Amino acid sequence: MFEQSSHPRSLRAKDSVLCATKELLDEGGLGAATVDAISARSGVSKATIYKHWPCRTAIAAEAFGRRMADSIPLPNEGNVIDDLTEQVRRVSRFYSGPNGKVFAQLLAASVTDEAAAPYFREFFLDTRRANVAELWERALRRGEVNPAISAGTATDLLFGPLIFRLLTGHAPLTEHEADAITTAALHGLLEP
Amino acid sequence: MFEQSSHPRSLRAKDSVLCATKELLDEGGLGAATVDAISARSGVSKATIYKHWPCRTAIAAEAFGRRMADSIPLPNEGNVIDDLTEQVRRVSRFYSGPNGKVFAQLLAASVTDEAAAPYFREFFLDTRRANVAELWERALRRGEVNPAISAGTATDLLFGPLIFRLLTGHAPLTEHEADAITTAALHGLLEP
Amino acid sequence: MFEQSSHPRSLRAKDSVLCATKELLDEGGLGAATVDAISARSGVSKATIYKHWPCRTAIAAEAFGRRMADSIPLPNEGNVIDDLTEQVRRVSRFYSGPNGKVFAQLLAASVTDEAAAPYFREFFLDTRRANVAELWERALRRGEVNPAISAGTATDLLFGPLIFRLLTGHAPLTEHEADAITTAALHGLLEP
Amino acid sequence: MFEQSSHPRSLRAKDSVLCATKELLDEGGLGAATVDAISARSGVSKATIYKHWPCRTAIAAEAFGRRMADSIPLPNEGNVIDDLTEQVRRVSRFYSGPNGKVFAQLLAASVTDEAAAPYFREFFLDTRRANVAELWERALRRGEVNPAISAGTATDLLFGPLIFRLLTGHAPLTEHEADAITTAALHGLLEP
DNA sequence: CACTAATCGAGACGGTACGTCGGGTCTTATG
DNA sequence: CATAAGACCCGACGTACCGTCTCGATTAGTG
Repeated sequence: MFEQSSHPRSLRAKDSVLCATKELLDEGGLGAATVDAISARSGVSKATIYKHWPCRTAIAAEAFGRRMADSIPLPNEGNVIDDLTEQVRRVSRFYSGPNGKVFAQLLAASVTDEAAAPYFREFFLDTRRANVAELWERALRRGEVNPAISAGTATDLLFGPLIFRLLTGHAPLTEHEADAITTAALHGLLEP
Repeated sequence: MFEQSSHPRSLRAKDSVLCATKELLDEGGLGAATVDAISARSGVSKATIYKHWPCRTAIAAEAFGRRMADSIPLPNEGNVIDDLTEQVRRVSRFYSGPNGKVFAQLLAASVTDEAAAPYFREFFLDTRRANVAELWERALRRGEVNPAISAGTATDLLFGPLIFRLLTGHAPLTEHEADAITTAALHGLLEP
Repeated sequence: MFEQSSHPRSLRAKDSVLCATKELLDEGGLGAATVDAISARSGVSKATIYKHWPCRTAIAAEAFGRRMADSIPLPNEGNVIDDLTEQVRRVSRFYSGPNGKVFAQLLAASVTDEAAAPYFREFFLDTRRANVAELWERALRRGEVNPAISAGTATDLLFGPLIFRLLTGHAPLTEHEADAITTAALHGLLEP
Repeated sequence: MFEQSSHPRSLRAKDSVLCATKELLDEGGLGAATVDAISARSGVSKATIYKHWPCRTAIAAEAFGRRMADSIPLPNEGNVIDDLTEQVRRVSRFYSGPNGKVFAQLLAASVTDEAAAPYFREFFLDTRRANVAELWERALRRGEVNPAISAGTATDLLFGPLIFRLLTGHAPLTEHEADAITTAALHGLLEP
């Protein structure tokens, strides 16, 4: 995506950069993933780096995102309640772990860094949203969920609260909290 | 909060700074609210500014937050459905307006800028959350909502999705979307 | 000199300031003798300090100078050669000791700090030059020195080289070097 | 000296900086040669400037020193008395002119600014001292001066007094005074 | 197998903002 | 009424990182 010079040299360079960036992110968060640092560690010059990405944040988004998709496999318990409960738990666990911090920084940076937003969207949101959409479709087919609600709305309702808490830290991201959110989202706020 | 030396000079300086910052935020977003710019426009020296706030973001948070509380008055329609629907609409409208951009930048900056987080929390979250909590209490007393759900969870469920969309821009913040979120949150995702 | 408010409080304040300054100079050179530091240690407010001295350097000059006069007593060996040799040695020793550093900083600061120059002159130069002038008069009366040369010229010839070396550090200030200078100055550069 | 990356860009930047600094020194002394001012006038960024020099004073020393060497040509009258007399006069004239002030500020700054001292030494002292040393050698070969006296001592004896007066302003730097110093230094202080 | 273009590494550079420091002035409340 | 306390303005400091740039060396795939 975004470019495809299939020169072997380009490929090697891109790989080195993403690899080095990932390391730096792991070691010191987004703040440590300076372009100079990335260049130094990867052995790829800044000029070359900027030939492949529009800005620092984009590199970080790609580097970090590549391996995140796999790290949260989609559950398939057979019924929507268990599926969604488990998925929200997994994401919540991811957010409260060491990677959550970096994820938050990345999301925050994408707000400022216009050019990085598409990268962030591609490597984080799209995959994740597609996953949940699939899960949602399954549930729809089984007649378990309200067909008036779109997969998008459902996704935001379930994961928006997690993101919100991750960013501001105004409430914890424990499993218990995750379950409370899922339950409330599934059954609604109103008195039964 | 944080300090109040009640010295008239301090007060004048703080006021000038907050005022100037608000103007700059309105004119050019968080990017324009440089400490140098704030200092220049307010006539308060940088040294003095840094005696009152730990960092640039904190100033912006306070300046922007002071007047936001008023800008979203709490509705009181007599029943929880209308109240929450209206409140989510108002917040959504605020987010999609010119201030939404600045709010997002501020929230994003607070992630990076550790020292600014408490300022952001105080001037944005606490007030807002207290408001919704009040609304929630009212509904609880009227037996309209599920008492097993805390005000905090309810708040996050309703506004988390808005924040999520504001930050990533992956979905619009129209009134229609706001209503879809509110409805889903109120009645739940499951098939009735 | 320079002011004479004989209020007892003024006197106490001046003394405290000079004392504190001397300590700070001894501890960390001129760099440590910040006005704030002086104020803090002496318990005299900055406003009061600036009522007594025109600038930081002036305080330091007075504080440091007060006790220097005594620290280099005038020799009286009975003949000019021994007298001058000994005096140059003493001054040279002073310069190469811990106080020499501070003296150099003070002299340097007086160049920039116009207001401090008279203080420096009074507390350092005048006394010293008067001393040497006295020594020179004695020698003149004994017919030991060239009456065509003024005391001022003689002083500069003997001590200028020391100052020069102290400031630039281009040559050492050992006793041997001091003697070499004195000898050359006394007998002249030309082939006998 | 100190580094010469021979990159053409480096050279251009260094040149611009030195040039701009010289102008600023001429216009307003060392006080006007702010790093910001230098950066603004030269079009070279502060970061780049600090990559070439350790501190402000070092830049000024180099800028000012580069052209000073030429401004005081070495006399060659054929005999040491005339040579030295003339040289002392020239230096004295230089010191009492507009450049003298800047020179004094520079020398003073080098005392405080440890990092600048080598620059000052290189661009001012070394050349000058080498010049006088050459003159001294010539005189030695002609048997005109006392071979027991080193060139260094002679230099300090002749120019130390000038520096001393330049810094403290305790005595004028007229030609008459210059001659008095030279005469005294050449023939010695003692009664013939 | 050399040749010619693209591509690269290295890193200098301009720019912009940062947060800090110290000097000297001014205000307020105290004794 | 002078003082202690300390807030304040000013102006400069040296640093950090961004994204652009120039350079000479390295490399591909053509003739």
